[in-house]
Amino acid sequence: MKTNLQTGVKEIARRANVSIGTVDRVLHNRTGVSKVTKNKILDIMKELDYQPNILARRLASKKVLRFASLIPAVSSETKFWDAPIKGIEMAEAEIKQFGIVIDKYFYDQNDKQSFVKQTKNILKTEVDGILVAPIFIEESLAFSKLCNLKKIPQVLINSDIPNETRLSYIGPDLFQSGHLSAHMVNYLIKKNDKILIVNISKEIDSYHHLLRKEEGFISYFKNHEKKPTIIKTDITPNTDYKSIAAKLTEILAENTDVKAIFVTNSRVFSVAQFLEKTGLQHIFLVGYDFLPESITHLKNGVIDFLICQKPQEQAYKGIMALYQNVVLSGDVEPTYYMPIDIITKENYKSYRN
Amino acid sequence: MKTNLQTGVKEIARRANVSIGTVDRVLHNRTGVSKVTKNKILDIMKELDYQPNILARRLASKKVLRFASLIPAVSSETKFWDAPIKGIEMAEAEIKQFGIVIDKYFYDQNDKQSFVKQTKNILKTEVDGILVAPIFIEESLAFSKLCNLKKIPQVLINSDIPNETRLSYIGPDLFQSGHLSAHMVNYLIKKNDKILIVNISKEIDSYHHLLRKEEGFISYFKNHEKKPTIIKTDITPNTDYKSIAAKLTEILAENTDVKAIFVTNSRVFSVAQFLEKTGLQHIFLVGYDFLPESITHLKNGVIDFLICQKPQEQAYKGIMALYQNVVLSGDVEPTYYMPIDIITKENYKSYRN
DNA sequence: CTGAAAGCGCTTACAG
DNA sequence: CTGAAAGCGCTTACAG
Repeated sequence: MKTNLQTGVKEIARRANVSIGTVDRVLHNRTGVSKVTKNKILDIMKELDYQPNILARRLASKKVLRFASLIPAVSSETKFWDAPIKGIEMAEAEIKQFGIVIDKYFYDQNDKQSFVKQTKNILKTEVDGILVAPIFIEESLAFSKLCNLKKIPQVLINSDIPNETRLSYIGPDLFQSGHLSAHMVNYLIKKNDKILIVNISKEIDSYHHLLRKEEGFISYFKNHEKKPTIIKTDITPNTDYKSIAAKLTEILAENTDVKAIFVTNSRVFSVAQFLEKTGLQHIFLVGYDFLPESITHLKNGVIDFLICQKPQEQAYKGIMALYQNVVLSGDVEPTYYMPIDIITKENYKSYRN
Repeated sequence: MKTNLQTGVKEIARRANVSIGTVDRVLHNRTGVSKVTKNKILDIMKELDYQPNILARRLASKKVLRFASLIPAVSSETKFWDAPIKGIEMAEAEIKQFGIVIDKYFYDQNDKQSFVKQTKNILKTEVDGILVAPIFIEESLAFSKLCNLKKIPQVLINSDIPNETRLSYIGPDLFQSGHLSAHMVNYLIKKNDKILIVNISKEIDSYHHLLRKEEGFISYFKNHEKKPTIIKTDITPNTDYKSIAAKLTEILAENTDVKAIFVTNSRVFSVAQFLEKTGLQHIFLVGYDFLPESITHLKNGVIDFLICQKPQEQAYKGIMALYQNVVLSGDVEPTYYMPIDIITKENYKSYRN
């Protein structure tokens, strides 16, 4: 702490024979300093390996920094987005003493327009960094471009957008997570068994997300010794329990020999509900996310494995990445794949989202 | 940030009709303030819900805070303790701007006396918080008592000490992790299969640690439908490859029908090495920790599952818990069980220690 | 028992 | 283009 005894702005000012005000100007790359003075100061800073004292900076600065978060609202359909909110709030509690405020925006994940509307609302405000879960590719890309023009750093969570100049992506490697799911299913099935893949989603847009997992899953069994038969069904756009039950009834009637089901998202709890009600618990079931409804079915054995990637931590890390970049001017990993966690009956108790 | 405009020491002083120096005295519970004044100030602080500004406090304070860490040194035997060091360093980088310094002490995990010696060295210094991995129960308890007398908060990682007045334990629930291991082995074996448990340790003292996992493992198969036969072997005190190979050769000659081996610590890589050399890769193998040697064997299929509990994060969280308690005067969970991670061929790439 | 002043390392007007 | 001063919310001697 008191290491910068001889290395603060004061010392730089002394050596450069200028006032600390001038040092501050070059420190923040402001105008109104002669080339000569500027270079002299820059040289001294380099020589001293000057590291600004963040405490002093934030204490002295009047300016509060504003981050915005934009994620889907928690819906009756799934409480998945509860976890990211918690992560954001945790990060906020930690960095608010640095004068950072986080404005939380939400959109309806079944309504593109609500997303667009919120991006506009955000850009109306003064904002120094944005955390976003980009469900809609096109719209997210457009938003991202606007942010880049305004030089606002963005961190993406949950799913990535290709070809993006975002500051960082923090979330799953979707393909790899499908691969792992297949690996777990592999422990459950025998040779030549039949596997059913189930995609459940209202919006066709969130599909690429699920399809990527599906690809990973299928690729695992390419040329695999167990040679399972893999069939799939898409349940869309109606995703209430009734619609799901109807579709599953139909497909399982045609395929009475299905031994395992892989659900590509958190709606695995609906499938579990169905299997339980219809007495089909013997079918192995693997799906996603740590939701209470799913845990119940993990406990009673209807669900065998849940794959989860700490949504709370994704959001927490996302905000902290912004903090790292904006406040500390530090480097941030452009892509941070979250570990792919396997949750079973035996370890769910100590799982931390 | 600028929320405490009307809520700082200044405002308290104004309301109480005293100087800020006096406010500071009661804030830090120092002597030299009359009961009456003290209570008046206390009341006002409560009324204002006063939250000290940590930035200002650390900036103004001359005192640097010292934390000490005491963990086993990395040995040629296992590089396990590399990860905690990294965690400590990460935390250090994050909090050094708050004027915190971490002194790192190491001991030989095969030598009690080296542990005792280091605890003495630590207590010779001015220290405001201690992180310790307590391998030796007795000695750790004694150390802990001394710390309590000196009112130095201690955080334990890796393994807990029963009946302890530590600030917090951050690490595995050993029994539960043994349970999960059994659960994973269960996916690999058939009815009536034979399972071998292997404990490898030089020091009998680190045994309680391994035995707890063993208990969890065995308890899983109590009254289990698969009714496996479980045998065990302890390899101690010599734990070089030769001794391990000799012992395994012996026991596998007597038990040619062993279908799965559970190794209770990171030495699983030695067992893997043995199985590979002797062409016994078909025996399923489950063990602990994310070491490079083990990952190699995970990749080539000799090891089926590794159980790991983020040693780096344990240490990181341990330091941050001290920071939370000492710097921010915040609450800390007395027991924080780390999630029990399952590592396979398919997800090791994204695993974060 | 209490107060007034200096200072931590910065930023922010304001003056020239 | 540059400097001098005030201030952020605390802590730390020092004086009384």
